[in-house]
Amino acid sequence: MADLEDGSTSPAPRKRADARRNEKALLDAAAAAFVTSGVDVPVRDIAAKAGVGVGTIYRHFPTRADLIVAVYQHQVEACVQAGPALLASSSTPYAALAAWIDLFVDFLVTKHGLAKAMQSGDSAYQSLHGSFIDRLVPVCGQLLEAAGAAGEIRPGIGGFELMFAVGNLCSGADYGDARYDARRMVDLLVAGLRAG
Amino acid sequence: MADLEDGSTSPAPRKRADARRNEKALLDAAAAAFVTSGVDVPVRDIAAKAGVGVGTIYRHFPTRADLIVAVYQHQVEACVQAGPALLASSSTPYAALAAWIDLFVDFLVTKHGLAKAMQSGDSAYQSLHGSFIDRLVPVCGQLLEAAGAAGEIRPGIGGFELMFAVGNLCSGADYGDARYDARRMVDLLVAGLRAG
DNA sequence: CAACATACGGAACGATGTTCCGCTTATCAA
DNA sequence: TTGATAAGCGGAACATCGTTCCGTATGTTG
Repeated sequence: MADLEDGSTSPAPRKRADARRNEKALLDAAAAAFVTSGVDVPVRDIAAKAGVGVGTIYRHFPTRADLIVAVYQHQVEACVQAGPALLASSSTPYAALAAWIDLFVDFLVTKHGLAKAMQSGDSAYQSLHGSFIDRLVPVCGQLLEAAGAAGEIRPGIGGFELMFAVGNLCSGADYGDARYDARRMVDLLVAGLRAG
Repeated sequence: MADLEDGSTSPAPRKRADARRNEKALLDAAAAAFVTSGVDVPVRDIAAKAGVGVGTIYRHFPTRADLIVAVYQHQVEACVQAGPALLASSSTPYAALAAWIDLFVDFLVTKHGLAKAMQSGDSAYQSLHGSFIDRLVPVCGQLLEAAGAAGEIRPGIGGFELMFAVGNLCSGADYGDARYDARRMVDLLVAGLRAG
């Protein structure tokens, strides 16, 4: 919420230049490391890649979740905004819901281990829920509600559990077992949503 | 396959008495520890509870998966045998499939962390696949095939991916979030299986 | 009972997360 | 420009956990 650099009401104490530089370096290094080694990449590796000490990571991003949130912030935001857009442009609310879930699956399957982290329930990933889940759930809920109002789906399914389920289905998709296609299983789930 | 104590063809060298005693103690301790702390309980804790050294665990159960397999062997076997039984006693193959999946969910949700381990893909859990997955997949496949032959479900879904998906849906059920009911999501998935 | 192989215990090692503190350096007022 | 101050930094140090290894203890057998 706060922490934006507008010096409106708060004292807005600008951070030191090297601190900002390191934060940026950390973000870049983490983004690269996440791609190559997944979001569970050892802290030391990220620190080394960024050319800083491990202490510096913990100062800027107290938990791993904080770092993940910072790295993927923009993509989550894009997903959030795609919700209403799809609802407006699709032929039916159910179609919009299906398309949006597809977008979410796109996001998840390209970030190795992210889905797992999101469902882990580990208290260390609290801020992940705060910034990702809690942000996306309302969007999903809105799509769900619209489809429900149109009589296209069975009632009683909430945004949280649908997102959670989709996340779970994508959790095991990282291990390259050709017999498992996360997207197809998500399709099955979404098909099951239909009233009939 | 082998390792049964019939001295038929193999030399059948009986194990030392203390070795058998320790194996039993380990199994009991692990079963108890799995219930209270999940299947990820530290090796040292199990060793301590069984009153043995850590080396003894690794001698009897080289990987954690071996221990898990040994502890849950019977329950998996019961699940395997329930497949044909349900197929014979249910009104339709689809009903049998749904009931069997329900049984499988029962098994998973009561073993904290087991579902996660099963989907982890970690090579350390190789023997879990060998003894659990590979055992259950054919049963699931048989039910799937029967329902398919009866025209009750859409084609193209394999036993492995259905089981894997169900396992995934149950993976995140351990964290007591009241908003997520794994069984309901599995129901949704199974409903999505219907041809329409 | 003695000799031997089996099995045991737990110290030791490596990987990883996390904390802590002495040192460095950016910032700013004089 | 320069000196004081505090924000920020690096990485050693500690804790946890999985895994290995080997000297020792003990069941088994002749």
